[in-house]
Amino acid sequence: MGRSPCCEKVGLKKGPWTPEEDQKLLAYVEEHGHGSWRALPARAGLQRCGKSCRLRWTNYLRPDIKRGKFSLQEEQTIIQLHALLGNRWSAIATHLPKRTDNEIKNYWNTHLKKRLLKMGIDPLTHKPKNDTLSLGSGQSNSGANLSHMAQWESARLEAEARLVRESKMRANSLHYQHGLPGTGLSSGSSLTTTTEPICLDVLKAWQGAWSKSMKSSGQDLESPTSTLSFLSDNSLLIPNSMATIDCGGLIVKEEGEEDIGHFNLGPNEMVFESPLASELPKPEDEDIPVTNFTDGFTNLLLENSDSSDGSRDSDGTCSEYENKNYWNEILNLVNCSPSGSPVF
DNA sequence: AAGATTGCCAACCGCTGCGTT
DNA sequence: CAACGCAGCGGTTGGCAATCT
Repeated sequence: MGRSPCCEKVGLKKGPWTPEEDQKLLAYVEEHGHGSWRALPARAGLQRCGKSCRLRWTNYLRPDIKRGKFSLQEEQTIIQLHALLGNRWSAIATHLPKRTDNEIKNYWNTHLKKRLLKMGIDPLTHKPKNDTLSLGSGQSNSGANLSHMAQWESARLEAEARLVRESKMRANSLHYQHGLPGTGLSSGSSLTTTTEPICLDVLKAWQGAWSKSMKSSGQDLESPTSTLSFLSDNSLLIPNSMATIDCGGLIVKEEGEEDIGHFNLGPNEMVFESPLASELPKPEDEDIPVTNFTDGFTNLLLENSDSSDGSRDSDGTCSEYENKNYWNEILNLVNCSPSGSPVF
């Protein structure tokens, strides 16, 4: 397709923005909205291409941007989401209010990636660079596990985006169900398409089902056998007899027992229906220990980062002990076997 | 003190996907 | 259904500041 490189027009300025240009852009957008970015520079009296204006606005001038140091919580979120989504910065940014994708990308590349590398972990795969220690063992699939989780979450995000698009088109005629903020899970256990970030809501649903199962069986949530597994039939097994989430039909059921419930991908929403709905823990129930593999994952990273300058081995490298602990912990939290990837 | 190196981040480039014609 | 225009995305670069030698 005939792409027209917008910035190559003669006379258009490039490079750093001056305060005067910022002021013009800010004033124009505040008064008129951006409308068509292509038409904006001429209307605002700027010698820039529309694309440049859009970037300046979205990455710098927008009033709802938070600048400065990333908090621990933000770091955790970035690492968790990167493990799930990879370099999908815009998707990650939607779950970090007031941060831009560009800022997150820069922060990842300049800080977090290096931190992982220092720990001997491949920032692309979130696997140890020396992956031989897990080969041949019964817990050899952590990378594949995360990859599966990523595929699953990725597919879910795509479905979510599609649903949002469709929902927007029907916005005038639809009655929305509103889920719990940030979770997508309503008290009636429906996963809804809201404009709120509903990151990891499926994971939370898993965690919910998992917690419920653990509770009912009286098992210790910290048990090293408390793991999740992808099964060869495209199901997700929540172990110790717990639940199976069929990734094709998204059926959640007790292994060999009654159904916990199932996800229905309707035209306007993703609904989790469950005969046990009233028993499923709500994410805000603080007394229910929702053990979270991503939290465990990230906390370990962050704990390691705290000592990244002082507690290395004498040769300055990350100790094998730390890496083993780190991965054993992850493998305790997540244990999936490779199988087909989920499809929405 | 000065040149070299490294780190950081704003901005750019080019590709992709979507909506419109 | 193809062509086109546009906005958004992720990768990369350029320039400045800080640090090192």
